[in-house]
Amino acid sequence: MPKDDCNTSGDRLYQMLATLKSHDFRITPQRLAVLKILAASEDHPSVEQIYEKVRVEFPTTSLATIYKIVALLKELNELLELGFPDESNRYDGKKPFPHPHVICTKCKKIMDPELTSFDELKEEIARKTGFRIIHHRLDFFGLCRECQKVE
Amino acid sequence: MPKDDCNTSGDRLYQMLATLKSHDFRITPQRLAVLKILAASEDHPSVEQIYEKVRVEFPTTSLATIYKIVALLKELNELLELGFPDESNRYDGKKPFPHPHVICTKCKKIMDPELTSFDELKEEIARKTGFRIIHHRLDFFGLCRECQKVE
DNA sequence: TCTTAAAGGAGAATGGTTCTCTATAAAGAA
DNA sequence: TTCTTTATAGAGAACCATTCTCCTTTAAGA
Ligand SMILES: [Mn+2]
Ligand SMILES: [Mn+2]
Ligand SMILES: [Zn+2]
Ligand SMILES: [Zn+2]
Repeated sequence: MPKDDCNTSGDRLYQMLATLKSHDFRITPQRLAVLKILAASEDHPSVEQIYEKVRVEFPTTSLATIYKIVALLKELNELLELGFPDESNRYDGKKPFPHPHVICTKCKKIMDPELTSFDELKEEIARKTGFRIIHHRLDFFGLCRECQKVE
Repeated sequence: MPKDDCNTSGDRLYQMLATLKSHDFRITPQRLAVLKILAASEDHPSVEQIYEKVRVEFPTTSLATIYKIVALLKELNELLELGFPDESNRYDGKKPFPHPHVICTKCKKIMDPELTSFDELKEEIARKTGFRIIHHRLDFFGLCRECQKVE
């Protein structure tokens, strides 16, 4: 199975928990809540959005705690961060490795497109620049189907 | 001539001046200095770097002025902005349209690679997602040749 | 020159993120 | 189950690249 196939959210939750445990990090209610949200999110939520969802179950949770958990998961390579200079960062807990994104500039939706012709591009880059490529970032900005309808 | 061929810095300076004039923006010494720097820059300078260069000739220049000029050129599509969430934005005045970049994570050098297999990728995206793609951002992060040598 | 609105200079404000410090509680030991 | 240790949570201050505000200066046409 290719690694970018959509796993069930249960698989991802289990994987993230296993990684935390194997590094002797404690499983706190706040961490578990964030993990569940990330493992189940079809969109690419922001820290603020994760925060609001966690507060439904744990109203006293601090925003700093969410930031800390997100930083930890990022460090453990269990979370992909999409940083944006003008707005909040967005996170992908289902596919924690670099992959292309399609971003609607109007409704801010972020999707994972299926692409076949990307691998040869990566090879061409390494060959022509002499760089040792560590990771990449590929974003297409535009209007999603829904936002094209509204004038 | 394809639009991404490297023009001389004189061509770019003339083009940027023409755009400013055609929109009735005034040609001030500060604007001219920034334009010259952008038209001549082989790297992708930050606002701070542009600021330092301008201050050699005009020591009283304000940082806010550089930000304003950069914003204006961006608005006129004469400057490409590469925003980064953790560090300063970088600018390309020679190729003011979206194009791939190769970024050294150690020395922060940013280069323009030559790529042939990128056009089919763009077509595949539009076809498969239904998005109307307006622009894109493609960055490869890694170590440049020089930074690979140092351990 | 003269006029006037655009542009520059200086510093405050912004806001997402990070840091700091104290209180709390997870997890292993007894 | 209770105890102990120390990682983690909570709260708010600090950070800092960028933007904004307000006043002064000046480019450019008359
Ligand atoms: Mn994704
Ligand atoms: Mn470039
Ligand atoms: Zn949309
Ligand atoms: Zn380098």
